[in-house]
Amino acid sequence: MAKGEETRQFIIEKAAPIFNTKGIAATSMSDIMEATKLSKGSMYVHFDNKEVLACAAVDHNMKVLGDKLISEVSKGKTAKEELFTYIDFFSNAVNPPLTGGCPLLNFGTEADDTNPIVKEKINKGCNANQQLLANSVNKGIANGEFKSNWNAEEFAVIMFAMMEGGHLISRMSGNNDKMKIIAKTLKKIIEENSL
Amino acid sequence: MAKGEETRQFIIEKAAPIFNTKGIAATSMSDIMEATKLSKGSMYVHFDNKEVLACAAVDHNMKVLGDKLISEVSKGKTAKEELFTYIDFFSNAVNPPLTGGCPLLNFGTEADDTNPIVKEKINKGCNANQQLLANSVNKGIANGEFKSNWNAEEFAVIMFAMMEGGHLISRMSGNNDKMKIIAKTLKKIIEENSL
DNA sequence: CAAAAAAATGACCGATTGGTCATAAATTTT
DNA sequence: AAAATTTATGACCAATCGGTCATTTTTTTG
Repeated sequence: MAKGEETRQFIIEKAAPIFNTKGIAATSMSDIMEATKLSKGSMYVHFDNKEVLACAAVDHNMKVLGDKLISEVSKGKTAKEELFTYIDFFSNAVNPPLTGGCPLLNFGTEADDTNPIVKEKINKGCNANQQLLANSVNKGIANGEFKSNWNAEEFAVIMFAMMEGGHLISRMSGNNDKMKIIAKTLKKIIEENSL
Repeated sequence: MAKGEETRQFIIEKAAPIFNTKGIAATSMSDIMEATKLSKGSMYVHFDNKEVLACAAVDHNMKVLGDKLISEVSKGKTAKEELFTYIDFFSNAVNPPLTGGCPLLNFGTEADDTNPIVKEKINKGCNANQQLLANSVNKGIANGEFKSNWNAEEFAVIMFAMMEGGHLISRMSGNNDKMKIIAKTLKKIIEENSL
């Protein structure tokens, strides 16, 4: 079943950025048909309904972004480099690494009170991000880079929150000025906890 | 024109929480008709189209929340109390002061790449919040509560970002655990800058 | 290279969308 | 109280929505 899975992936890849920019509710199957140049019937061969396609698109957006992120972060030789890379990776909210901006923010706020399945996907995504950050901090503590009394989990929470909040601010204003302040502040905190 | 303006306000009040929970795209005029028990024609007497109603609802949500917030914050006798009240006001994201959660987050992420008018409204709202916080800090600096070298504008950015990010995290997880960490961290920062 | 299975097509479906408008009811104005 | 104006009604509209399905085309299997 090579062909089938191939077009299924093709549809997801074309649909993902549309869902991430327009939102699930505002994206129509016709939008996906236009983007893929496929017929309506063909879409429904691979997806039972719009909701299933939307979920696949949410997953895809998170995976693409997550893979990119981890690929960058893992280049860091030190824990400090890892954290700095995370910050830099998301520092350009006006031209974000993923078309449409942060999927956690986009789908999270939409799913919120209406779509528990997507909501839980985003919740997992938030936790994964925080875990990634906490791991870097703990790694740095273990190898003597960071102060041993630094609370990794708490820092992960505030850093993730600040980045997401900064993302919102910068996308609304259309410039990265405020995001730069956030990046600077976070890097300062990291420095202060370095040995 | 008493009657006309009365029902116009009535429609906005009923529509506002629906738009804030479901989003603009996912809210239909039928939803508003059901909530107001008014006929379709009547809606269009007071609003040219759905977009105008949605904008009015966005404005209303921001105003209601802003008024509540300022009402609470202004009770504070000291600058520190003002900042603490701001934190407490938004600390329960699971049961937020406004039905549907933070309108800046909700409408901001939806409007983002699709609705420049709403986007600018939200941008103004973000700036107003940061200004409110910066004013409290500057007030505290002026009256000797806070260290004079504390950067009010920068703190306002990171505090606002953290609160919004925390709001997202808590709403996704369904509990306020992470928000409590954020509240605690912010209060600690404020304490550290107190004299 | 057939036969079987899977994938692609596009016309078609009922439901719902945002929006209009003639008419009627209610309110203001005179 | 009569006239003029505003507000409310609900049937109606074209367009679009998500989704189905018989048919054809393509791919896979034997």
